[in-house]
Parts: sequence; C-alpha cells; structure tokens
Amino acid sequence: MEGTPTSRAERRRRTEERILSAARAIFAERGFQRTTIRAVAAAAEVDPALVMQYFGSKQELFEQAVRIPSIPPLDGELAPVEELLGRIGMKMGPLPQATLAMMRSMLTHPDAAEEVRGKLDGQVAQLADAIGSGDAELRAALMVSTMLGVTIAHQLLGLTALHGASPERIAETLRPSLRALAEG
Amino acid sequence: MEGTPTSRAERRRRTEERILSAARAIFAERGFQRTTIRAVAAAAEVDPALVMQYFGSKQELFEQAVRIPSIPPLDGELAPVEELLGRIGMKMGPLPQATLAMMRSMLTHPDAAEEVRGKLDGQVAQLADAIGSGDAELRAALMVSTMLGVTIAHQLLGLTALHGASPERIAETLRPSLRALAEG
DNA sequence: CGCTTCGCTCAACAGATGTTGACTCAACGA
DNA sequence: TCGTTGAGTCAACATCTGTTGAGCGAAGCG
Repeated sequence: MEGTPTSRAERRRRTEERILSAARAIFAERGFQRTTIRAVAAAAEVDPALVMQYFGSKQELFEQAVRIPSIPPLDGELAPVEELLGRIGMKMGPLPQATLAMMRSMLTHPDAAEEVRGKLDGQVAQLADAIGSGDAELRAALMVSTMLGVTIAHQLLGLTALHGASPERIAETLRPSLRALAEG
Repeated sequence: MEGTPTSRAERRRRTEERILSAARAIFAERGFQRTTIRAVAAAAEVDPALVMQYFGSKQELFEQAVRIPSIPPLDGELAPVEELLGRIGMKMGPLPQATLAMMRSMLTHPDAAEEVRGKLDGQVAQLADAIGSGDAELRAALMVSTMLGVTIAHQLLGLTALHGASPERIAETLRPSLRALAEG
C-alpha cells in the first residue's frame, strides 16, 4: 500500500536503534545481570546473533545503551545555589531510561558503579564550589546523596508514600531540607 | 593434640552457621544474582551439594542469610522526633552484613525489593505518626529516603567525599536537614 | 544481467550454574 | 558389637547464556 523501499543504510540504522531502545528498556527494568541478549533481541524482533554482530558483547551493548549525551551541566559560570535547587524539580520527573538502567545496575555491576560514582563525584564537586563554606564538600555530598535516595525510593523501589506524589510536590517538600544543607 | 570430639549435632550447627556467614558476606559483596552456590560453598569450605541439602535452594539460602532478628524498633509509646533523629548516628555506623546483602540486591532481585520496600514503608509510617502534621507521610518518606541515599552513597557506592567521613560527622551534618523535614 | 556487499538468520559450542541422586564414613543407640 | 542414622562428598544432569561461524537472500553497483 505504502511501500517505502527503505535503503539498506537506513534499515540498518533503524534496527540498531530498535535494539538500543529495547536494551535500554530491559536494562532499566532488570539490571545488567538479569538482562539477557536473547531477551533484548526478542524485544527488538531480531536474532540474538545480530545484537552481537552490531555491538560485540553484552558489556558494549550496555555501554552504548546507557550512553547519555552528557549535557555540560554547568557551563562556565558557577550557578548560585538557589538556581541549583531549582533544577531539582526536573530531576524528579521521569528520568530517561538510560539513567534508570545505570541506577538499576549500579549496586551489582562494578562498571556501572564506577560510572555512577564518577558522575556523582562530579556533581558533588560542582555543588561544593557553589557552596564554598568550610565543610562544603561533605554537605554537597549529602545533598547529592539525598537526591539519589529520593530518586531510588521513588523511581526504583516505589515507596508507597512516594508513589502517588507528584514530582513538583516532592521537590517542594524537599527544598527546605536541601537549603539547610547548602547553608551553615 | 587437643581433639575435642565435637558431637554430631554440634558439628552440624557449626557448618550451617559457617555457610550462612559466608553467604551473608558474598551476598553483601556481590548481590543475589552474582552470588553462586559454589562460591558460598567454597568460602565455607564445604561441598556445594551440602548447601542445597541444608537450605533447599539459593532463594531460601538468601532468605535465611538476610533474616534479621528484627528488633521491635518502637515498642508501645511513640518516641519524640528528636529521639528518632538521635538514632541516626547508629544507622550510619557499619551495618550488619545481612542488611548490606539486602540493600545490595534490592534493585535487581524482586523479592529483596519487596522486602526492603515493606521495611521502609514501616519506618515511614512510624515517623509519620511521630510527626503528625498535614503532609507528614510525604515528609517522613523523604526523611527515610534521605537516610537510604546517604547509606547507599556511603556504604555501597563509596562516594569519595563521604569515604573518609566518620559516621558521627555525617550524622551531625545531616541533622539540620532532617529536622527541616520533620518540622513545617 | 551478473557479481559483490551486507543485513540478517540458523544452528551450534562452551562454560557457568542450580539442582539431584548415589555413595562414603564416622557418630550414635541398643 | 552391630545395625542405623545422618553429615558430608562426588559425579553428573539440565538449563541458561554469551558468543561464534557458516550460510541465505535481497539491495547495490558495474
């Protein structure tokens, strides 16, 4: 009826993206170990061997799937603490599956742990710079840890008390707590 | 030389405890999936088949290993919020391996997730009772989530900024933040 | 059209892992 | 002393899973 004879290169790009998308979803839901190449292939409606041919190994598939554009979080000037707090609302919203996959795997997959630790360390350093007082680094680390815990409890564990709460309400309720950490 | 001919029942209890101890350690370090019966057996210096004979399945071994005496956290009377905050220092110290095993597995092992969610929900309910204001449940959930996040970042991920910090210092720095959540 | 390229599949291997059943041997009770 | 019990071992099975190499068939190109 329509019959758009997609070119070979185009088809290739599509199936590759279909595999990556399926991988992200399953990695996010089950974590690295419990995700099987066969399951990803089935979800992408493709033979398992093709996944290997494209990505070489399960580990590389994971790396490609969870790779995030990595927007420079703070370019140049240091943002004031209040503005940093303002961004929290965004982080409480539905996270990209690549991030969820990373978080889901970070406690049981050493490479994911390393990656997350690095990312969080970076956020801590930025926040510490923005704060600047005596034990700024410790307080910044506790702020980041707080965000981490709330995200895990909300998105991955599904604490019943957080289950129905909107991201805005969570961010709003959390704000005084984070401000207390940011100031003396 | 010494030759204390331990009785059969006594030997049985010892090896069983040796297996459970090894299981706790490895579950805490690697999580449920990556822990193998063979590894546990090797650490306990025992044949893998014996582990099965004693515990029936890997799942049951996990349940027995992470079973915690479950001290009634708040018996009878509701403790004041300040006293609850005082207990935080204890929770920041080195956790029992059973707890670590549970936390390590909670993101990738559905049963562990269920168990942890239940336990945290219980803590939330208790805290909410102690707080009592309008959105007490949400604020209690955020307090518990904060503790969860800090514990994960400190004990499981090893954030560099928290790595060298003493439990007391962490608890002290965290206190104003939690108090801000507990009050309006 | 005929040859090449390449997206994709099929079948299979190799290793790891949970689990089982037969067996050994020392402790135990009569 | 002798039969029984039960702790502990050995070898094996069945399955799952990452990974590989040969092959098919259509798109691309001259």
